[in-house]
Amino acid sequence: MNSTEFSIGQIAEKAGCKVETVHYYEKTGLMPSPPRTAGGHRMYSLSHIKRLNFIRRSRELGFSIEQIRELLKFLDEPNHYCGEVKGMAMLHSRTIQQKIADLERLKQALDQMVRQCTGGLKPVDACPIIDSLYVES
Amino acid sequence: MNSTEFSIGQIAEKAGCKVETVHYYEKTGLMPSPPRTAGGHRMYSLSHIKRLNFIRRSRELGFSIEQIRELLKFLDEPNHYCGEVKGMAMLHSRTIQQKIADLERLKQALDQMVRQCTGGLKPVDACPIIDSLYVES
DNA sequence: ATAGGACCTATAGTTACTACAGGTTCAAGA
DNA sequence: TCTTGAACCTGTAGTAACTATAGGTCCTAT
Repeated sequence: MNSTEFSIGQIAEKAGCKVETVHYYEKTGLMPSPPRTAGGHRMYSLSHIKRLNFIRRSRELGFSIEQIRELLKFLDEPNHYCGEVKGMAMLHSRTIQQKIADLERLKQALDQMVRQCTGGLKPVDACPIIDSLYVES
Repeated sequence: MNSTEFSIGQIAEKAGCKVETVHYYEKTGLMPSPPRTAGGHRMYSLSHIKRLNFIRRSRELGFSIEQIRELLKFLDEPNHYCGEVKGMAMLHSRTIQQKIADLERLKQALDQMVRQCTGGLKPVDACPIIDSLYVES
């Protein structure tokens, strides 16, 4: 009847991940345990593919597994509102912004050290980069 | 003779890390096995503190343990040149720049989704954020 | 019937620590 | 000198999100 059945390898390929990743999502409860063939192979339907895509896209946006577990509740449970979703997305956006700021600060420190260093065949004990790393206190 | 000896707790505090972290650096070979007291407690000197600070500062700049292992060679082995150090630093800087760019791309995608969503008490099946995550293919 | 690719489970490895558990040593006060 | 409690010791397990391997079974095409 249901002609739209897929193996784990097929859905993994469609979602652009590995078979082991799908196993992992099942073990951690993001993906359900699907029905099996007589021999024990997993059988997936289109709704599974949609769910796996949801997870992968969310991961690509940098959401953690736990955050995705929350996001999936919006799909699985009734009585959730758009505002909740938007709140999570905005919070995540701020977290990313913070990471960007941290990395930029760090890069500036590094680049300043690089600018002070002429490179070349000077021995390292005269290297301003090593110098600024290798001091007491 | 050597009046400048420190316990592991003291050097950890000076470097702003935990005792367990120093254990870890010793186990992975970044820090040497120091001499011990009769009872087996580790005894450190000023040069150990300098080395630990070097490691911590490098970590704060985002260098990995393996990269720091390379950087430490510049201190431990003769015949290294400033240019090598500068090369590593520049390479690392480019890696950080790439991460920043990735995060910025990601944040823009997220922010665009957020802008399309009015939030509030709309049910999630009408939420543009969920919509753009929960689709086939 | 058979071959080989895809699948199965379970476990260990990755990074850079952190957090125990269960025991020993050290230093300061009584 | 004795005691007490903080700091130390070793070894192991846990964290995040997979990835990789081992050793076996199933499916499908020839």
